[in-house]
Amino acid sequence: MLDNNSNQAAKPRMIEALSIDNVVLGIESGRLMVLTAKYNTGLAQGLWGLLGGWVAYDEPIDNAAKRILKMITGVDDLYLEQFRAFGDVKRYPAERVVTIAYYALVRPDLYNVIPGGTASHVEWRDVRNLPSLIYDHGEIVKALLLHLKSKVRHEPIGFNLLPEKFTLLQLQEVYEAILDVKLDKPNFRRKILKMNLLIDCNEKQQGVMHRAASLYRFDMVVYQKLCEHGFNFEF
Amino acid sequence: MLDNNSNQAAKPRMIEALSIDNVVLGIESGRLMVLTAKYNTGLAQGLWGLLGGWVAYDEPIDNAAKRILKMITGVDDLYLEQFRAFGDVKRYPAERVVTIAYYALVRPDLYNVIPGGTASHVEWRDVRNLPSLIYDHGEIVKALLLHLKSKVRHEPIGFNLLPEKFTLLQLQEVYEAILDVKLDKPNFRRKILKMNLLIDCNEKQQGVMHRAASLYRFDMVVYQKLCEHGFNFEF
DNA sequence: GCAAAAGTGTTAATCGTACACCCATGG
DNA sequence: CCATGGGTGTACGATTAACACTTTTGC
Repeated sequence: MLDNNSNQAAKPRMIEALSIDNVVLGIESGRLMVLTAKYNTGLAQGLWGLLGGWVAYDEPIDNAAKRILKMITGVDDLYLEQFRAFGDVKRYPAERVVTIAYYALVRPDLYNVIPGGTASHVEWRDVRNLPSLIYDHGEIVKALLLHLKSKVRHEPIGFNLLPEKFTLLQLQEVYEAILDVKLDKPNFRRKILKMNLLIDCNEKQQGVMHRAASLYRFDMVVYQKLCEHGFNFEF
Repeated sequence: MLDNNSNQAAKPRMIEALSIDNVVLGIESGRLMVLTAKYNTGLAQGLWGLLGGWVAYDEPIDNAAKRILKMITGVDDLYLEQFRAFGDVKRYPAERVVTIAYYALVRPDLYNVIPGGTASHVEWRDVRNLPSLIYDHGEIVKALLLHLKSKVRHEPIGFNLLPEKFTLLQLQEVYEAILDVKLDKPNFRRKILKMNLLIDCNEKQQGVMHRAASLYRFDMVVYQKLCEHGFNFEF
């Protein structure tokens, strides 16, 4: 994915048959956005793609994904999960490279990413209107969106796309963005509140030009308990 | 995973940082079983593990999984899907190897597997009572079982574990084996029939010492249509 | 007749859905 | 007083869950 002939000292040994590609997702004014990077080195120089890099020889793959993400964006400590491996023979032009795709869900307060490492620029793009990306990265995004649609119905991952305190409408918009549907407001409110996954912060929204909404936060403790019994999360 | 110094002619080039491990699952008298192999070569010689092997340099990973499965068991043409990659640094003792786990669901008529390739024996084991397996294979099975529990609720993969024609009780037993719960028979019948995924074969079970049950088969066409709308499959 | 599984019926409680409607606030 | 979103009520059909019950068959 990236240049492997730079002149750094003590360059770590990389597994060059194996890369990581991170799909970083966020919500911006109700639209699901993906972070793309413009590479300044290697085969993809000057082109846009996902946030990728090689796995080091002595590094767990989960760590590799985190390291690459931090290197390119400066951002750390976010929801990061493996999606799956992509291993068509010709997906990478120069040689045989299998990549493991990860996805990250980003809260808006971490939106200000600073390009670094092998990326000269990073840019948020609307996932429903993506330009063409290097290699099979377009395919990876498409497959991930399908996966997310299903996953968001069974696990409350949507919360990772919001600030710690959020309104019910914001949460609804996250679900609408991921599922690409319109939901009924009263029914959404009731359903989500009945799950007991939200804690009322007893605070109101500030600086809006209409009635201020209540702020809620996600109750991780209740969630863990529900998980052990395998619960449902349908909309 | 396997010996890479055999004296075959024209040995293909392998990516030795990357292996495949197949978890082959079947139902036997209502219990979920997994196929294990005893290796006759390589690091794992004499030990039991999943059905693994290396990815060839010019081979898509899905094909590698299929090829390895066929080599070890002689069995072809079954439901085979990628699970996910496992990449801890020390999961494989001799060197750094990332493995991509696949899982196969096997119909009972394909149970008679013949050990081949790098396996001297293969044996079905109860997944709820597994002996210890090489490397991280025990962990892979455990993680997959959790994944399957969730997957079976949203996609009708259970059918892949049954012969083409099956009774409703057999189907129920598949769900009970995967979910590890007891289900109510009348309610299960109604629910599954209402989905319209079953075609009545207008045939009865043979040779049972009680009232013979109707045989059904899975309607792939209706299923495909439902998939496009993203449907539910809860129990 | 008995056992074992097939298959049907019934009920109460819950849930999903589609709305109509009122409330609070800033401009 | 209007626009905007916050928030509640309601009513109907569909779904679920629990359980009693009848049917068929081989022994």
